Amino acid sequence: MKKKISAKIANHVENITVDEIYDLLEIPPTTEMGDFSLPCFTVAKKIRKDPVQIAMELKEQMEAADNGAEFIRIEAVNGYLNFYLNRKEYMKDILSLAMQDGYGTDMEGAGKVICMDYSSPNIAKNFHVGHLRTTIIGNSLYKIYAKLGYQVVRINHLGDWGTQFGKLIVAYQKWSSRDQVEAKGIEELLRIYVLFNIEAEKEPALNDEARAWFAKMEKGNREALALWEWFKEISMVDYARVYQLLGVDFDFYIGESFYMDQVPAVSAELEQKGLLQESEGTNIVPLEQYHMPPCLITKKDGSSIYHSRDLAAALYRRKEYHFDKCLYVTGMEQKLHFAQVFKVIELMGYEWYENLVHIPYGLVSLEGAKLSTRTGNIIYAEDILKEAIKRSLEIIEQKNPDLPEKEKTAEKVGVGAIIFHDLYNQRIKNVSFSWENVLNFDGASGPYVQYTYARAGSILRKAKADSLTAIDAELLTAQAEYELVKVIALYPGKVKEAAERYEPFILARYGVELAAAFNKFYQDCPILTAEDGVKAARLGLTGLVQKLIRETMDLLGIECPEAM
RNA sequence: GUGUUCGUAGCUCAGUUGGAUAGAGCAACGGCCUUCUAAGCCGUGGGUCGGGGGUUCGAAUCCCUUCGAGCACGCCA
Repeated sequence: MKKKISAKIANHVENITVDEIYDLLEIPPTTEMGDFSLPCFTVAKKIRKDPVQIAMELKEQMEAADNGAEFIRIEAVNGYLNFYLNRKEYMKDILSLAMQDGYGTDMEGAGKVICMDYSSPNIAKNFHVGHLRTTIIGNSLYKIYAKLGYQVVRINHLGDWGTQFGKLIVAYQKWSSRDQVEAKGIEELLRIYVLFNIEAEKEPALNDEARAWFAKMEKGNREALALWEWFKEISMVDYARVYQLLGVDFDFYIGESFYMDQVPAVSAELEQKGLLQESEGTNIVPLEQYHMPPCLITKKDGSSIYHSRDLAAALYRRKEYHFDKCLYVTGMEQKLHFAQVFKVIELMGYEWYENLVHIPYGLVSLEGAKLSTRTGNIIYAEDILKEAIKRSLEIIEQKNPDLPEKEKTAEKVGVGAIIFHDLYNQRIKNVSFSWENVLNFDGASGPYVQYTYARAGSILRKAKADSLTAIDAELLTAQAEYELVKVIALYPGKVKEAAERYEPFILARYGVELAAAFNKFYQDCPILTAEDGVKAARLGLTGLVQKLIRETMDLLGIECPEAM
């Protein structure tokens, strides 16, 4: 629609392209000001004329050319050229487009591969609110890119390697036992890990001991590796429960340990390319001319480190999956780390360094303080999800006690509320966790959108008209119907914007916008009691909106219950 | 200290990339259930867009400066 108008305007103005007009064209703040508007100030500068006069002239010319077909009215106000669409034509266009199967995607990603590295929890630590963000954001981005036709490789880059396992082994030997770990699982691992850190502050030699054990792991010590394998299995059981609840899945669980023995090859390549330098017994790639601290490749005792394993991982993924893009969904605090890794890839001469993208998100804090397992200032993902499910069950008992499949519905609503809450704002915002906000199911929330979906479904069931039917746009004359169609028209652009900005919140807000427009329609326009033709058209519209809400929520990783 | 991100209503946040009277939700207050699910709809109040300069027809948005907060800065990840 916008393109059509841009083309028409461009016909009447010299020295300006359709694309330029397209970029200028905007939707006015209120409907009274028209459906589309062209601010003429930029054009004025270009052709050196008074904007007010340009608007007036364009109005004359375009009205004569269009003759009421596309626009019902064109107004020139203070240098703005406001277009009032012929609503019937507009609605017919949008609705027939929206009824088509591929609505919302132009398949820009067909034949392209995106690798995504997200969730990636650290073994032997409980899955907490912080991990929830990368998991939920990553999952939504995966859905969005898949919708656009990309082949997405979902990689859970488990934090299953590093000195922390040396610490865990030392702690296990000193303060725990096989029986205790078997009985309590990950909680016991967490307990001794915390204990280690407390003790190590008093006795720094413990850290050396831990590093030594990790070095042994890298050299293949069987005792150490057996413990490591066991700790990993225990953790995975814990994570699987959370992933199950969230409905999140991965193509590969390939953790850091996988890249350990590829680090020597990376090191050799860096050496051969003249990038490696020795410094205080370690190997580094200096980056000071790029205003960054050096990138550490191997430690004093020769073992690998985060940076070098990430370098190996990037090279491996490029070779294995031939990605067009590789996305890393991690906290903002790792910004420098990825800047260093990407820079080293560039210095190695790989042009695809440009396709490595760090997608940062803000920190979660609790009661104004940083999350910390050590001080107990932490909330576990599973507890939040369980609490939200419990709350939705309470609400169902209170509002709709006869609902079949209450537990199942409560799970969808509770989990949906958590996911939605996490995706409703820009990633970069720090979040201060609050039970009150998370468990508020009124207003702009997951349950709000789900509820709208359920009501739409209820109407369709009552009318026995659950499949999508053609809509006679001629019969949709109410203001609320027009406003609703306008929101429907925005869908493809929103999907695209969310992908371009790596921002699921665009779609979360769109979900609310669509639901709100439908609720207004629902309030203003009776459906089941309308006369036959109008009823059919409204049912068609209801079915279409219901489908779009489901799709939007699906792109966020949220299920919609049929009734609630 | 250096770098980086952020600062918009009491709270949580949008703001179409420089455009018209800065918008939502929560909280507060007031209306709407004998009619399609009230987890809904409608309305009221609430703002020096952190402060100060600048750029121009026009700034929450761009530049400079200043204040405040978060985060990162070699052998953790």
